[in-house]
Amino acid sequence: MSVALSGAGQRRRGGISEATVARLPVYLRVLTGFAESGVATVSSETLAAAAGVGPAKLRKDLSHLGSYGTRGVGYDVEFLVYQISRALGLTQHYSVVIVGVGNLGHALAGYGGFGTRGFRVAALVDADRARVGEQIAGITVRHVDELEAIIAEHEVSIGVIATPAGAAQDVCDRLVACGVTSVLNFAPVVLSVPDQVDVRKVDLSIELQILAFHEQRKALDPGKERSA
Amino acid sequence: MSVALSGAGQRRRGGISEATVARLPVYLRVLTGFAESGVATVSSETLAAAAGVGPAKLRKDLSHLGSYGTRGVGYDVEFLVYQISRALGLTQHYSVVIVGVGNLGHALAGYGGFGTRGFRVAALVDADRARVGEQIAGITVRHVDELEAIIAEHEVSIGVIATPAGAAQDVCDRLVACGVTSVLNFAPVVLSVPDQVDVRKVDLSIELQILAFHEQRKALDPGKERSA
DNA sequence: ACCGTTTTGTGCACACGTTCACAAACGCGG
DNA sequence: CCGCGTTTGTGAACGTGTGCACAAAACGGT
Ligand SMILES: NC(=O)c1ccc[n+]([C@@H]2O[C@H](COP(=O)([O-])OP(=O)(O)OC[C@H]3O[C@@H](n4cnc5c(N)ncnc54)[C@H](O)[C@@H]3O)[C@@H](O)[C@H]2O)c1
Ligand SMILES: NC(=O)c1ccc[n+]([C@@H]2O[C@H](COP(=O)([O-])OP(=O)(O)OC[C@H]3O[C@@H](n4cnc5c(N)ncnc54)[C@H](O)[C@@H]3O)[C@@H](O)[C@H]2O)c1
Repeated sequence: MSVALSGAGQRRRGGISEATVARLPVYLRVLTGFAESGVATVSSETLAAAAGVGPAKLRKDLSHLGSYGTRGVGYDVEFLVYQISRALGLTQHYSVVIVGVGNLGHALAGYGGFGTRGFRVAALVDADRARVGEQIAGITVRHVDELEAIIAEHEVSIGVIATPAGAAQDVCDRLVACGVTSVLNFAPVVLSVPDQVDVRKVDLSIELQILAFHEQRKALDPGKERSA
Repeated sequence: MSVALSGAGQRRRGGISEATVARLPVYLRVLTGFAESGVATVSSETLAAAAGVGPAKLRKDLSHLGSYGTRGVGYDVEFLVYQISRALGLTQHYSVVIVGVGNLGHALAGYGGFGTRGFRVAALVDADRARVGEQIAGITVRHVDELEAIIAEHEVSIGVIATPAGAAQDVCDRLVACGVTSVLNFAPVVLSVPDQVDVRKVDLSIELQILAFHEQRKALDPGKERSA
């Protein structure tokens, strides 16, 4: 082992690179699948193939959170699930509030994938009073005026914005003012927030445009292709 | 200009880096907003601020698609909109098929943001015969058995997968077999495709887990924070 | 107890992306 | 026509991420 010498590799405790953090959830999902199939150990090669990355990258990623895994054998599936969960902070539970219960917010509220990993939809809020009171997946829609009270009551730490673009920055400001430090934004706008707040965006339109670019490139140069 | 000398920077024509391509749609959206407000020219500083990036990065990104922009003045908004559109391949039109019209697929079908940028939802398909025939945003849901015929008929080049995870790889294989070379996947699985096919994934669960990681990090180390 | 096989963990080199800093270009006013 | 402030485009330094290749470690069979 020999942790505290030289200092090469990662910086300090918790110094996992952003690229690695983005892949850990993929490993976690694949590992959970293996665990449910009764697989006890996996090699980096098998796990990497299932996760769609190279074996070396996978090993380096995992090495950043400790030296689990046994040489000549592989990784213990259950143990690795636990370690990745811990590294990602999934041993704690997070309350989520979804703001904007339109087409998208409705789908999100009904999505089962939330609860499976320690995320609990604490509340749904909307500005449209016609929607207030509606029950979705067992949760009652409340009015956005109550946002501040709801956040305090449920200790919400993550806000999901599914309002029209015009309302997104306003909603975001209010979330931040209430102490929310993580925001997942579905509205097609660039949110501005204080440094300490993390924003991640999901933008369907951008994804399509990126695909369009490659589509065009493939059409123009129909010969030299190797990497995807 | 002097294009063909040395070879430093990008490789060949159309050699725009992946990171740049991912940002171009953001610039495009911001520029469109400026254009609608009647702004004629923007400086890199203004545009960068609105897009949430640094001015230098923005200029380098734009320089990859030509030397538009006038020193001492800035960029002509309308011209830049056209150039970015062209670089992304948005001067052509793309037909999209959405496979899986459940909660999420329903929201996607009703989403207005598709048509605004040259993407047309050519068809909705689902495996559930109870849903077939339903009208969503003027489009009739058809059965997935007709997928091959629909793709050929509409010259679909982009497939959107919004089925449960278990069906995603099957659907993807069928899309690819029909000649679809771009896939946008919402199901939480790693799709395997031939090299020439591009897959982009949108995974809500992963986004939340990344936020959870940073949330945890902020809770543990409540002092040294600078970048967001 | 030892050897051969398997697989991890990582040093190293390289490619890619970001940021800084500045010279070259442009418009304008005098 | 010239000089001055402004803003682009880009070379160069830096940081981050990726992939190779291999030594160290564990296991099992003899
Ligand atoms: N529907 C999709 O598939 C899709 C896909 C990608 C992105 N988006 C984006 O997601 C956002 C929502 O899309 P949608 O289709 O659900 O729109 P929608 O119009 O169906 O729903 C928006 C909801 O937000 C509510 N709302 C408006 N202002 C509000 C406020 N200040 N506070 C709280 N709630 C407010 C409205 O009452 C409405 O119920 C949009 O920004 C859209 O661009 C949607
Ligand atoms: N709902 C969300 O907010 C959300 C968020 C993130 C990710 N997702 C993912 O998106 C996918 C869809 O989610 P959903 O909530 O809409 O699920 P859903 O169960 O509501 O809808 C799935 C639809 O796909 C159809 N389907 C099943 N097999 C099919 C096949 N072989 N061919 C064509 N259609 C088929 C079903 O009939 C159903 O209508 C899931 O993989 C889910 O994990 C959903």
